[in-house]
Amino acid sequence: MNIGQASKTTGVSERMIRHYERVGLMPPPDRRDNGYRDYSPQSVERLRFIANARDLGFSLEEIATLLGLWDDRERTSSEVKTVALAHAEDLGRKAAALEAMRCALLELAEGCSGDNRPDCPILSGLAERRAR
Amino acid sequence: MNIGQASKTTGVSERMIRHYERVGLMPPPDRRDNGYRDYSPQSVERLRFIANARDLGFSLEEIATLLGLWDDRERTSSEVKTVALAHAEDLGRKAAALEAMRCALLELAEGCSGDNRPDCPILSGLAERRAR
DNA sequence: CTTGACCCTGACATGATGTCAAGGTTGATG
DNA sequence: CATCAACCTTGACATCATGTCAGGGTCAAG
Repeated sequence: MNIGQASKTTGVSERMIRHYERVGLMPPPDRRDNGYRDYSPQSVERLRFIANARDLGFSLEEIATLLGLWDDRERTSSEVKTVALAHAEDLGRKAAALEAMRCALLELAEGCSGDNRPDCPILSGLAERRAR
Repeated sequence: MNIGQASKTTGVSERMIRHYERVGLMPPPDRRDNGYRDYSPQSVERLRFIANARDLGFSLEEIATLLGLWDDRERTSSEVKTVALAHAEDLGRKAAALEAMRCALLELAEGCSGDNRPDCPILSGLAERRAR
């Protein structure tokens, strides 16, 4: 299967397929006589694995770890679960941080009349010294 | 005030102070005879404005808009509020996306025994084709 | 043989930030 | 005065995941 087809069936751009190969997430595929990459069904499955993990917000580095565990028949499920739960916590922390920003911003905006006058507590709030 | 002092009092790294100058968020400061940057209290206030806006997750581009409104005595508070609320919505969308990832991941992890055996629904789940 | 749809590599860009290198300045101490 | 530490300067490279473009090769259908 050519790279274009692999891209279509996995939803991973050709650019990123080549990138995953360069950084070692994907093994170098077979090449046809003309130099074109030729992907096996196993490679396509691996691409799908990567795509799914990306959709769950794993970094390429974390995905490398997951792929290592996937390839390792001696792995224990607890190793995998540890990685997954650590990432879930990370996601939770990040979501909470965004939510906190949103609340702080809405609080600032609450006092703003939003009319034609120039007075604006949002701007003056931003200009104030604030505890970091 | 030298850049080091400005950095300490605002919490903005020297690197970023220079960067904000380069991209036009900060006006070029006065220079002493030796070439050192010399910051006025107004400049320091502007730096603090930027720092606070960054803490609320505004991009430098959005901050440029906010600074433009800050500088403009003819602005209406509704212009400011529009920018702020749009950003708040953006924050909400991003937080929700992270939260959705977290839930999906926890759902996957739920079926994982987390013991010494190699069977792991997390890995097999990641390998499956999934609706994008 | 031409055209369009593929494929190849390599390079540059994004955004916000860190870090390092190589050098000038200043103030204090020996 | 020499030196040393603590400043300051600019410029360049690195990060992370991804897009895009340039310049070229390949292939199949008309």
